[in-house]
Amino acid sequence: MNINIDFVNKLRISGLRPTKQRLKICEVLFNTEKTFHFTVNDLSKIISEKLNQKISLATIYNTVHAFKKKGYLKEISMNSDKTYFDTNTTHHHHFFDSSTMKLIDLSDDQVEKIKINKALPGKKISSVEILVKIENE
Amino acid sequence: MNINIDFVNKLRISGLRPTKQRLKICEVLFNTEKTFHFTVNDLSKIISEKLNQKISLATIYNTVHAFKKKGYLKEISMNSDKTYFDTNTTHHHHFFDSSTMKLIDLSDDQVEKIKINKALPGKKISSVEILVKIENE
DNA sequence: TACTTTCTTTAGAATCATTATAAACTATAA
DNA sequence: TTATAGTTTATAATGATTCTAAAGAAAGTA
Ligand SMILES: [Mn+2]
Ligand SMILES: [Mn+2]
Ligand SMILES: [Zn+2]
Ligand SMILES: [Zn+2]
Repeated sequence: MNINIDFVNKLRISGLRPTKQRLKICEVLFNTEKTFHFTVNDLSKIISEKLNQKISLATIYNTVHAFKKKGYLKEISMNSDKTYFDTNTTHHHHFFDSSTMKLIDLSDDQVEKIKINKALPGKKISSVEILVKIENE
Repeated sequence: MNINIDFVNKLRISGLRPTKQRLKICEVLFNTEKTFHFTVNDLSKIISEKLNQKISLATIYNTVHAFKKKGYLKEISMNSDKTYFDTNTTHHHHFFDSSTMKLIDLSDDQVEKIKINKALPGKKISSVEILVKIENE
């Protein structure tokens, strides 16, 4: 199949060998219509329970971190004990639903330009992210 | 001293017994001109190293969480392995300096009104916080 | 193809922050 | 003073993440 060739290329270009573990993880993460948010535990469960495959947890961690380093994943800034990753690597913001513990994208153009009236000498801004916490009405 | 009486009252009002451990922690956290950010580890070190006092780590955790619950501390939404607390409990935003791993307040009035053009049915917003990551120029 | 090198995966151990346990201690009220 | 509920503490347990080191697989070379 073609999908796989794409992933093989993607990995090769990144200097990562296209192992079957990495290809499987690519399929789960990137062979979808929509982007999504996940924890390492989520990903591990999808692989073992839904796909009945066995990839060691160490490899899942290694791969997720490698993909993050290459810019194929983003780690999301929030607290709630859990660490979330995002397959949407464009600049965007988030809702965090405290009721469901789920993240929801808030695209950059759904937020009016953020203007910050405070400068810190010798420092430059590397990112500006909004976290909107929501709960049931 | 008067300071202590204030803290005794503060604790009593909150339904927390004014133990010497809690009073000591109050002094460290609230008997300062400026508000500040800290980790449990920071607080623990201030108590043991600067003040040469011995309060068990469990008590420090218990107290910090009790104070948070009472609204005397805020836990800050960010990732960076560390969990930060804030003695500034007013609504405000943060800079996070990746070079120093320190948080810097960004007051609400230093940010122009954030307008979000996305509503989620059945949900209400409980907070909106901005995290501005900065680094050396 | 055969051989070599480098990278990758893996099980299991180690780490580290945080939380739980349960016994000793202490503030408070009767 | 005594009883009660709340608090502190040492210590163990937990759970997410990282480390280790050996076995396995991909890539490069001839
Ligand atoms: Mn990480
Ligand atoms: Mn906490
Ligand atoms: Zn997202
Ligand atoms: Zn702050």
